[in-house]
Amino acid sequence: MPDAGAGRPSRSTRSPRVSRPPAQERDDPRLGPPVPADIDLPDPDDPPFETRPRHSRGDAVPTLGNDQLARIFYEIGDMMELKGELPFKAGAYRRAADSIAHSPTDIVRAYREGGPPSLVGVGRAIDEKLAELADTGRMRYHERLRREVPPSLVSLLNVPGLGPRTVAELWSKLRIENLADLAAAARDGRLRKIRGISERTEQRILEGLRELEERPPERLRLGQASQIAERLAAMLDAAPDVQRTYVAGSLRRRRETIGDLDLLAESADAGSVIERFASHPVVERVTARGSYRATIRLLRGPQVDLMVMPPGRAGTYLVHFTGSAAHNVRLRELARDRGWSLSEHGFVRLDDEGRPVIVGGGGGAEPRTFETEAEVYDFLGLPFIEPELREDRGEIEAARSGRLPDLIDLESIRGDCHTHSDWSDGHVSMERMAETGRRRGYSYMVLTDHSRSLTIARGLTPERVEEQRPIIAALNERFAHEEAEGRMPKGAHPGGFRLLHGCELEITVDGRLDYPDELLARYDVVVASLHVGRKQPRKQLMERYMTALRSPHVDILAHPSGRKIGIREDLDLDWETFYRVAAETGTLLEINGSDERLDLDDRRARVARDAGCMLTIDSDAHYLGEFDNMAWGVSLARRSWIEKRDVANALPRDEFQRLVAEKPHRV
DNA sequence: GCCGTTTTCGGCCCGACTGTTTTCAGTCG
Repeated sequence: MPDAGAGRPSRSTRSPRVSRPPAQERDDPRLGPPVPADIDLPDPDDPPFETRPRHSRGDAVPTLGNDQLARIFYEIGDMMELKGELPFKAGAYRRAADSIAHSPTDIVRAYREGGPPSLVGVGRAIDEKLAELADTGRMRYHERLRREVPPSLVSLLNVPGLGPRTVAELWSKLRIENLADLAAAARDGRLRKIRGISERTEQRILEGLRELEERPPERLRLGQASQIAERLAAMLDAAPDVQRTYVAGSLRRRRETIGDLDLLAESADAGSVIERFASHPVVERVTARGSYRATIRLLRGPQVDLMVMPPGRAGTYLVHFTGSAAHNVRLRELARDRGWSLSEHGFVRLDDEGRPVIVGGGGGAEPRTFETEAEVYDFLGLPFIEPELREDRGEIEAARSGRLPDLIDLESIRGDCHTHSDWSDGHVSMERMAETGRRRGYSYMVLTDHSRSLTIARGLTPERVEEQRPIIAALNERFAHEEAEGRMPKGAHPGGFRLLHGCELEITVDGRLDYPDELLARYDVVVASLHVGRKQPRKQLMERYMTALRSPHVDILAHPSGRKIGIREDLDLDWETFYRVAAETGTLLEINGSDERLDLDDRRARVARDAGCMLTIDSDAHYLGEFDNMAWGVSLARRSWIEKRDVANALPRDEFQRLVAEKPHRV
């Protein structure tokens, strides 16, 4: 490439633009804040590392999970930026961290076994650092950085409005190392000594600190986020000058938790839409406000970004505000390869020097716009990519090579395999539960009240289980009768509906199944799960799960990780073994659609499927409203690249029952 | 630091908004 040329705007003189997602925006919310106070790092004064051959690793070397590895690399990215290193280097560490966080393989284990996975964004330098972490549980480079840059400095990046440049400045000029220092300096009026910080900015920093303390960034569950977004969208839609409102962002991608909401409104009068939005009584604070976009904070609610777009050109806007940052970067690179610059406003033609081609005398480049997203992807030479896939986890490559998955959808679900009635801890009678499932168009539903030992959920004694049978039989008789007479309720499946008798079988603390085999054998479907003794060591937990997986009577293993989002951590399991045995025995693994569980999560569901497991997607409904959980479960499955053929309850009733009946022959 | 149907060097995505500034840097999404 020849000299860049005099007239060309040199890229190197432009301000560095490396995205630094705040911790709560990073792809895995469980990664937590960037200050890993809880990472068990050795004292820097420790004796130098021993280097031992890979195979001789003992238990003394801590085993780091992918999440912990990723946290280390995110922190390196932050620290490098604070040190003022080349922005692209910091970006490279973050990209590697993203790759690590989403890798389906246990990276440390793979390194120790001598077969490190090939990860996008991991080249020689980072590969060596991963090897060192796998071998020794430590990384000298990271430890050196932590000596050079106080780790607490990273926490300052969480203060709204403070970025790496300012934080570095505060550190070098005022020796501010942590939030307490910052607060003290702001109160004393010392911050305004820094160039670019006025008294007003100082006040804003104090406000930011107060807010951080009083209301730490909280992520919403899907159900909560969805409700708020729909209400706001309806409010916007009600205005005559708004043609249509779209919900975009991570909610449209159906991430498991949502940080802020992104709304798009189609209107020819952006000014008045923004004006109404920003002055609405539900708005606590307007963070930013322009001629056609605004960022506000809702009263007791999340941050909301609204963008108003001209009618008839939603395509690039929707693409821009739906894809993850990484997905969008890939699309813009693709566009650039084809001689176009892509932004939310559309495509702008680039000349040979990479400058936008100015068309007409207006002085601006008129972008090429599209009405739909499909046209945008088509313009880039790609088939339509479903929102749930837009995370840069291989979907671009799959799209280019025509290997995008044919994702499962809600309409394909034929039955719900995990529901509760008021016989145990549900709140609705068996009849109403069944009737609701029937009217939703299912052809079957499994009633799975809890087993006896789970007394907190009013688990059923074998006697109570027997009492359920005639009630279920009578219901099915009525359904059959009505079907024969053609008296089906609105929405019912034309092939008829049956309530199947199941249970949610507790795997007890001492590793037994909660009912005797003779009783289990009489159920249509047995769903096993574990609610107690969650803190047991991995070996014991695995033994309990193995008992269930190898039982000829257990058909489905429910919410395998046992997590509750933001409340309870995952069980400590050997997942590889778990998937292998589930696949061998033909035990179905559940994607639990409750938005506080979403378990298996999107990474695990994909790995499980790839390991040969068949899945179910269930609502775990305890109330009528919770039948809607099925939609969350399905979107999780879609994020996991799951297809219809991977999902047992997308099978017609007879095939599903045949599949379940095969289990005893496989163990 | 990574990466390559513009390969081993020279690039690396795009724009809005804010604040303090007289033309732009920093932050954010």
